Amino acid sequence: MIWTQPSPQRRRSPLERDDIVRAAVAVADEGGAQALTMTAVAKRLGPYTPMALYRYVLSKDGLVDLMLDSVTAEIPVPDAPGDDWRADLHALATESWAMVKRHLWYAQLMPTRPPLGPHLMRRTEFLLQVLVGQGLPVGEAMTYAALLDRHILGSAQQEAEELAMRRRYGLHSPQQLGEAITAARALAAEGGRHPLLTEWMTAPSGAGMDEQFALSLAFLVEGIAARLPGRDAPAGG
Amino acid sequence: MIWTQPSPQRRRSPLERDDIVRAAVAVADEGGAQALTMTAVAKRLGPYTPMALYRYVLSKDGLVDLMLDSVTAEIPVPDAPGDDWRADLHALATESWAMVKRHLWYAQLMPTRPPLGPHLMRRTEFLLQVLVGQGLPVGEAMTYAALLDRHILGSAQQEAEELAMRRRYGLHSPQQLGEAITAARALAAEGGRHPLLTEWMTAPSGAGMDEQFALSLAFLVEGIAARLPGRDAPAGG
DNA sequence: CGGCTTGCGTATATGGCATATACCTTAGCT
DNA sequence: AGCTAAGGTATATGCCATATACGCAAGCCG
Repeated sequence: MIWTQPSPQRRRSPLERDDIVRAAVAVADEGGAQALTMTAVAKRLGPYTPMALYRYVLSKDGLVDLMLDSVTAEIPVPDAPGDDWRADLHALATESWAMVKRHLWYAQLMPTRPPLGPHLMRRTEFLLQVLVGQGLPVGEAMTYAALLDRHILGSAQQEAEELAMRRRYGLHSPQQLGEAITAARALAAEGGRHPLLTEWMTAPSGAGMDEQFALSLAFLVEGIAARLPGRDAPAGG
Repeated sequence: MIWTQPSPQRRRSPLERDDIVRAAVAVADEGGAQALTMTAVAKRLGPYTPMALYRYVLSKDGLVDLMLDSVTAEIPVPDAPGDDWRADLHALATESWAMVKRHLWYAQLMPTRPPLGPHLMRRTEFLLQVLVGQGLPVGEAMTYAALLDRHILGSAQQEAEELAMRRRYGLHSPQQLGEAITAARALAAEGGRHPLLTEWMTAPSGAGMDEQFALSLAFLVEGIAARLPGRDAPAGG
């Protein structure tokens, strides 16, 4: 009788897939995608060698897949669309943006892997539900969903890029950063070409990234609204 | 930074910076960003070693900067905005899209480098001119310009991704590709979750990428139009 | 208790990468 | 003719992912 046997009591396994993924996420959070090496992850877990991880994650790509899905799970996805489809889109996009800001490597690694993680699929399904619920065919819904995601990932990429640039050139002190900006501006201003660009670089737009994100998002949702079936003229405004 | 370095041209030089950039672009066009190695570029130029290139391009990053600017130059940019700002935006975006489709690595490499190439700056300046010409402050103009570029680069990234995936998994035959799609769909359909996603994967949206691009572009331009000063509100100027 | 199996982590090696450094070679000026 | 400097190469370093082989220990069987 199995009931009398002690539980399978799988061998004491010090490493677990979850531990590895957590450590990898921490490494990438701190150092960006280019700091994510098997060696770095192994070291963070303790006195391990890089090869120890391969028992659990098959390959680095496998690890990346797990990482992406793991942080995608941080985005709260309702069971079903609510009454207000705009609010649904807005909430999902905003939550996604918040997650992506916590894990800036997401924008760098996401486009390198097939989007097949279970949590990502759940999220996509929800987006489609919201849009199809407004009368759109699936294909069109997917187009708009992709548009929203491009905006989120693109914004994240922009932030990640700035961070990476600061890291890459060792622009840690405000003084060094200032010098680099001055140099870039000088390049732009050379010969009096690019007056508008120079103006912007001298005083980059007052709106912060969050504000810009919210603005552009509202903007996209408006655009989608104008295209929903049942509207007369999409160009009307 | 590469932009401040003169192109070495003392002697009648067998190698030229331009030759190297052209070869690098050809390598990346054929094999994608991950095929772009100094060794590959050197070999394409003839019986050279990778180190030979360093006399001309300082580093691989420098080479990438030059490549990005070189293909950016393929985008025709008018001297000044025309009468129809929508047409200006539309034309620039469409030309950019055409260029990026010729060089799919652009979307992968562009976000890794500071956007300071001369041709890119010219293009940005033009975009700003068009939008500022419609009464927008520079900061807002930059926000919308970034939105358009995110759309272009995001679309390119999507195409590049598919290509890379096909390359990575050796899905060269239609049969293998079909099997992979079936497997992905099975993953999505598991347990009857994701009915909409499954539907889409069974028959991906009728519209091709070009069509989707044009649709989303029109969509963004409409959105910008609705936000121009003096449109909605009687106030403004 | 003793031997076998099995799975965990390690050691080592391979091949690719960017690139610093030192070197040889040759063009072209004086 | 000889000097100089630039072009290209050879070599080495230090990362990287990862295939392969191995040592070790924990649990199972008898």
